[in-house]
Amino acid sequence: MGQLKIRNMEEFASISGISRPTVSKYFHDPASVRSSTRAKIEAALEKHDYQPNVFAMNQNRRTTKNIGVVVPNLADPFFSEIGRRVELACIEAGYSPILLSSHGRAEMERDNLNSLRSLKPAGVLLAPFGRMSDYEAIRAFDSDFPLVLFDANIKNVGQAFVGTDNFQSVDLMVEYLCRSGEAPCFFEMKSPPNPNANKRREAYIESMERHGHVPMIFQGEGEGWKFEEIGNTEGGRLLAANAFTTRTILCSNDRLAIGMLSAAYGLGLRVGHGVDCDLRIAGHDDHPFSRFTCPPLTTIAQDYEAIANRAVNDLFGMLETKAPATVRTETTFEGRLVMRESA
Amino acid sequence: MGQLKIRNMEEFASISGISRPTVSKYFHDPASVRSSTRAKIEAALEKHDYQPNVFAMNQNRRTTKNIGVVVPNLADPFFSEIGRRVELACIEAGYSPILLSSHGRAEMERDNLNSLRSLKPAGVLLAPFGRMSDYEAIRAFDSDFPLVLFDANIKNVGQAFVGTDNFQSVDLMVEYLCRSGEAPCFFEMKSPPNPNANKRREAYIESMERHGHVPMIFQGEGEGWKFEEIGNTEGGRLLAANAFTTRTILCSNDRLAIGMLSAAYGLGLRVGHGVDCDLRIAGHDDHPFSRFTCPPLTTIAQDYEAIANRAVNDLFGMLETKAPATVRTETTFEGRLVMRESA
DNA sequence: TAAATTTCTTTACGCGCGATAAATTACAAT
DNA sequence: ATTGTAATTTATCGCGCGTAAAGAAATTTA
Repeated sequence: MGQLKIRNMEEFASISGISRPTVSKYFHDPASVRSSTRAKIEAALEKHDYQPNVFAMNQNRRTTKNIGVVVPNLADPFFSEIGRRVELACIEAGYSPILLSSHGRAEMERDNLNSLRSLKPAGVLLAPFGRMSDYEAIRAFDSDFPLVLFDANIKNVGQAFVGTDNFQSVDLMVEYLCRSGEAPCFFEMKSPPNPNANKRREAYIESMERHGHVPMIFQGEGEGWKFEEIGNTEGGRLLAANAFTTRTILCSNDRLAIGMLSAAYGLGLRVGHGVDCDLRIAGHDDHPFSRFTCPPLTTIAQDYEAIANRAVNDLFGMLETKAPATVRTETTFEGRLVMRESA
Repeated sequence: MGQLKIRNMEEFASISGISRPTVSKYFHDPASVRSSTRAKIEAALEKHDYQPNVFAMNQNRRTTKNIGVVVPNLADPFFSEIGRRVELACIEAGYSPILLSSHGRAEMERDNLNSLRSLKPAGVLLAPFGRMSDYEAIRAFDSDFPLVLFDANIKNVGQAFVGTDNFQSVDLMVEYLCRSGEAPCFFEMKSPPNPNANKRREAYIESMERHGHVPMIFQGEGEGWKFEEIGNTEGGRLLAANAFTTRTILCSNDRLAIGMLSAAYGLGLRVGHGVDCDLRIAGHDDHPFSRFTCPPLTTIAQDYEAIANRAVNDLFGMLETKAPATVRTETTFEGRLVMRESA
């Protein structure tokens, strides 16, 4: 490590025997200097652990190495997981990710974007809040910075969108449920905060009709992100009142299903596909806990890794070509059916 | 908002009719300028949305407004929740929190501290990794920056520690379990990553002996943070083998309990305190999902809010007095018994 | 080996703001 | 009105690095 402390790039440059502007160039892009000088710099770097002052660096840089990552709610394991992967992918690529959660509050999404502005990010990966988002703020941000959306799409916003193909995934589940038993009814929130919920409802309707069944939709009251609670109270209410028209229930997402499973347990209903069971419940997302529900939840696994990697690649692709991407791309990955005991 | 764009503080100062150094002072601390000039500045601020360049600001500041918040694993709802509260408390106090997760990897904890170094944080709130932490790195960091630990303690490191009193909380649970039925045995990981696990084991032993019972400890194999899985496979193995010496099991944390509840369900065992039940299972932490397990989990609620607020206050207290805190304080809050159906 | 090309060094300037000292002004208390 | 203090202005410097231009050096090509 270092024997003497290095105060600035000037000092470090003279120690390594290279001029400061060249060293500066090296830190901006190591590949942009001759290999022999790169070796010298890196040799000096080994001995005197110096790293340039981030604030001074970013002050005059046209483009920083900062990447903003904004998710609606880190408390939701889906976003914490995908946020994690995105973060690691950024580090891997030599960027500095800044992970921001909007804590389930739309106004904080706007605040987060504003905070990011002052950090002059090279680009931003945004999982938009959905219905409650401040679209104007997001559009304005889109026109100022390279922006890639993931998880939830907004028409014509961002240079790219990456997510899961809800029509494919929901169809996969509906098909499985029909094939293995009764056609499912659909349970969701009346006013879901996340736009994917709308996609999934449409997908359910489409899929049911294609399979020759009549779609049946049940909606629970409640606002916000307390899915488990809504699944528990509203879903439980419907179960107790025997209101569902079938004994197979497809929930809009796993968290609703988890709440409903708990309600079913409380009502003494046996959930599962066995002959002795009272009803089947399925979810969507392969929430980390869905393996440990009672019974384990049959669901659709989203390809977290593929989504995260693709979103990062889409962003970095346009960063490196410097071209503002003439065409907006939309990439969706297929969901995978995860069969467990609940359906 | 703004009609013309303001490039720098100089421009903004002349628009607001105040000199630049005074404006600078205002941004450093609004209360440090006369109310009449503060009014002028804020009036101008309303009309011309200007905000100082963060990079230029932090370059020469002795102390920035950055607060590092490092947690071992954001995927764990406990840390995502407490991280959220800490974050909000920092914003409230006019600081810029930077939330970093070590993603369950000890080496990343060290990396995170290193990243923070270059951001010259005014202070850092650290929930240390525990056993695997790089103690040297943390100590070195401690001597360079104001540091407050939370959740997990390290002897003589940091200016303060804030957490839950495991001895009180575990005793509360043991007392309840003994009072309401059979004395509990204790289930935990053989080599737990988190130091609180050790505290809880000790607390269990102490409490059992005080109540005149013989402590019985069962340990599951497995490394890392996959608590549910370990609770499920290892706990399930012990349940299937009828290895537990009592029918009341206190798990070291909720996530182990959640896994074990799933295993019990799979084995057809009825969990709960009813007369028709086969065993009782209790946890610790009041994990957000413990309300929705089957049956809902009896557990200990940690006072997230109090811990987060106290940690933030302890840190800001020493920041504002500028004194490096002559005495190191340790604050623990009491856990609260949350009685549900599982025990 | 000379010429063409790339890479590096030198020099110089600017970024936006923090910090400070000295001079000036505003305000509150006599 | 006088005094004393606190706040503000003016002026100037420095932070650490980005960036640009011009010439020198190293490397590649002819």
